[in-house]
Amino acid sequence: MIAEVIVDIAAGETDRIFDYLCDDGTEAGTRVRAPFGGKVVPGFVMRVKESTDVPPEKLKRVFPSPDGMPALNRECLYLAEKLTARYRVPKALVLRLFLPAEMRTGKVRELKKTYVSLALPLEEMTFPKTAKNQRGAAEYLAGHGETESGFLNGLFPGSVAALEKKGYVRTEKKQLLRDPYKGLEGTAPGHVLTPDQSAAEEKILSDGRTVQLLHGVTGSGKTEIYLSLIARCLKEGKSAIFLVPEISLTPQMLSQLRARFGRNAAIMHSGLSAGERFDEWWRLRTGEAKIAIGARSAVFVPLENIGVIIVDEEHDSSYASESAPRYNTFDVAYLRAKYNGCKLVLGSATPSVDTYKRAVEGEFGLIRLEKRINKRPLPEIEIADMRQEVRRGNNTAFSSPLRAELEKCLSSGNQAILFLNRRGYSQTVICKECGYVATCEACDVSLTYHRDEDCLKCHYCGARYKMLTACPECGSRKLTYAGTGTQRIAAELGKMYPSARILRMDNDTTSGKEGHYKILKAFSERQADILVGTQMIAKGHDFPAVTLVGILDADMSLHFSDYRSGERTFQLITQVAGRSGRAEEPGKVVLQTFSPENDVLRFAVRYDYEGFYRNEISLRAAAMFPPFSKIVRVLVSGEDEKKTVDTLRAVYLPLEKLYRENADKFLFFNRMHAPIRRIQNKFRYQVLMRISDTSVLPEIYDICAEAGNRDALVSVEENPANMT
DNA sequence: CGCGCGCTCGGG
DNA sequence: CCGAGCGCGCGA
Repeated sequence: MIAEVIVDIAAGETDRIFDYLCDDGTEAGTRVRAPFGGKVVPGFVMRVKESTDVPPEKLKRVFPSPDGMPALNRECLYLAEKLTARYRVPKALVLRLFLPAEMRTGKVRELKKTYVSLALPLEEMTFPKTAKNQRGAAEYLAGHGETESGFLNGLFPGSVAALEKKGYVRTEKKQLLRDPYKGLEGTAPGHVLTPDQSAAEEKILSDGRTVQLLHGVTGSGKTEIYLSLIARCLKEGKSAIFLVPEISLTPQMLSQLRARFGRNAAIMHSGLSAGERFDEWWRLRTGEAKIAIGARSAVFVPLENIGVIIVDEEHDSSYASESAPRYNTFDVAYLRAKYNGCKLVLGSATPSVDTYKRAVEGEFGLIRLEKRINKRPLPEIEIADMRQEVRRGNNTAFSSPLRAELEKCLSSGNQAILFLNRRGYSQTVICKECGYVATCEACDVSLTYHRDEDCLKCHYCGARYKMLTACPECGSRKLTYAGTGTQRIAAELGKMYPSARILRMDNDTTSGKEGHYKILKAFSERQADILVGTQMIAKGHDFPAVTLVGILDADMSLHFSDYRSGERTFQLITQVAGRSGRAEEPGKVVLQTFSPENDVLRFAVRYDYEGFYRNEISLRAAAMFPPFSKIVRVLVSGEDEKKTVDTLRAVYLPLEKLYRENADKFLFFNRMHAPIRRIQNKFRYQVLMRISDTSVLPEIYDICAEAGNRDALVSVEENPANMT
C-alpha cells in the first residue's frame, strides 16, 4: 500500500504530499516516522492508496508510531483541509493543532506501569535466610495487595525480579492515566433550571439555526443552561465541547465540572503537567471521556459525534490566536458544528458587536436572559469626574467619591478591588532636562520601572536594564517617573490607609500560572482588604466580601487607538462591576474619568447593552469600520533589515496590483512601519488594508504565503486585536 | 588553484 | 527544515 504523507516540518517548501510505502491496513490519520532527506522525521498519513506515479526506486517505507490507533480522526483531517485552505498555512502547522504538544516532542512518559501481586499464598513460599528483601516484598504484597513494581523494588531492592523468577508473583502491565482532579469523581445532580433558563434551553434546541447567541446579564445563570445542554448530550450518547477563556479555568470551576460530570469530563488546561494533558487528550480520543472543557485550543479535541459546542464569554479576545496558524476559534467551532450537525452556542453578557449584529439580523438565533437569578440588583455605578478633582487641587489617583466609598467599605469590614488599565501606558523614566525616555535596545519601546528590583524592564522582550542614575543623553540627574502603575497606586494607598492590607496583582507579581491563584486565593480568604490590579482581576472569581470596585482610569481603554476601544471599554466596565456585591450586601462601583459625558461610559453605568450597541453600530457604519469592513494587516518581520524590506516589497507590489485592479473593494491601502518598529531584534513592517469585500482575501493570503521566506516572516491578521 | 560561504534545490 | 551541490570571490 502507498501512504500520502505530510512530513511534520514547518516550511512552505515541504508542504506537499510525499508518497511512501506502508503496511496493509494503515489508516488515514496515523502518525508515522518517515525517512526524509537523510533523516527520519515525524509525519501524518493523509490518505492511503493502491499505487503511485513515484518511481519505485525513490519510494521509502514509513513505520507507524506506536499509538495503537490513528491520532487524527476523520473530522480532524477534514478540519485540517478546511483550515489550510482558509489560512494558507503549511499543513504540518495546522495538523499540530490537533495533538497535545507532548505527543509531538515525544517526551510523554510511559503510560503503562507494571503491577505485582502474589501468585501463591505466603505460607507456600520458602526463602533463603539471606533473602530478606524477597521475604519483605512478599509480606508487603500479602499485606497491601497489588503494588506498583517500581515502588516495591524501591522498598525491597531486587525483590521483584527474584520473586518473579521463582514464580511466587504475577506481574501485569496496566494503562495508567493520571487524573489531575482526583477525589472529585462523584456525579453531583444538576440544579433544576428556572423557568427562564428552561425556556432559553428549549429555544436553543428547537431553533433551526446552527449558531445561537445567549445574551444574558451577569448572574442570569447561563452556566446552568450550558451544563444542562451538555448533560442532555451525554444522555443521547453524544459528546460536547465547552470553551471558556483561559482565565476562567479556575480551580473552583474545574472542580464544579468534575463534581457534575466526573471522569466524563476531560479538562484541557495549561496548568496541567505535560503528562496530564496528554492523558486527558487520550481519554477524549478513545471515547472514555465525552466532554472537553478548555480554552481556545480545546476546539481541536478529537471528539466524535459532537452534540453541542459552547463558547462562553464569546466576546473574549483570547479566542483569537495570536501566533502561527492565526485561526479564529469561532470559525473552527462553526466548521465542527456544521460537520456534526449540532448547535454552536455563544454566550455573553456583553457580546461582541460583530456577533450581536449577526444575531439581530437573524443570521444567528438570539436568546435573551434579562433577569438575574437571585433578583439582586446590579451594583450602582457612580461616575467621578476627574476634571473637577484636578480643579479642586486633587492630583492623586483617587477621586473624593472613591475615597469616601473606600473608607465606608473598609470601616464596615468589607473588601475593595481597584482596577487599573495599564494597556499602552506604563511607568517609565523621563529626563526633565532634555526629555530623554529610556527605551529598549531591541524593541524601540519605552522601558518600565520596577521598584521591587530597582531596574528597568522591557515588556515586549523581557530584557532587564540597570536603573539609571543620570540621563545618558545630557547627563542631568533630574530623572522622573511618568505614568501610574499598579505599584505606585498600591504605594499611595498604603500611605492613605496605613492599616489596610493591600494586595497587588499584575504581570509582575504573578509569576507563572500558580502566582495567579495564590493572590486570588489570599484575597478571597480575606488576607487583604484591597486588591489592586490590571485586566487580570476583571474576570472569573467570586469574592463575596467585595462591596466596592474602583475603576481608576476608565479613559485608558476608551482612548486607546483601536476601533474596538468602545466595545472593549463597555465589556471591561460591565465585567469589573460584576465583581462587586456578589453576596448579601449591595455593591458599589466608582468609575473615574476625564470624559464623563462619553456615550460608552453613560451606557455602561446603566448596564444598557442595547443602547450601547445601537450607538456603536451607527458609528461603525458611518466610519466603515468592522463589521462593515475588514481590517487586514500583513506583517513582515525579520532580523536583517534589508531582507525584511525586500520581503516587504515582494508582498507590497502584488498586493498593490490587487488593490489597483479591485479599488472598489478597498477602503484603505498603505504600507508603513509597524507601530513598534522592532521587537526582539526583529524589524517590523506592515501593509495595512481595509477591505469592504472579502472576496479579495484568498488572494491576499496567497500573495503572503508566496512571499514568506527564511529571512522574513509574513503573517496575515484579520481585524487584529493589538496593532503593535 | 583551492577553499569557503552563500544560494538553490530536492527530499518520496 | 536540512543537507548536498555548485558557483564565485578571494588569497597565495
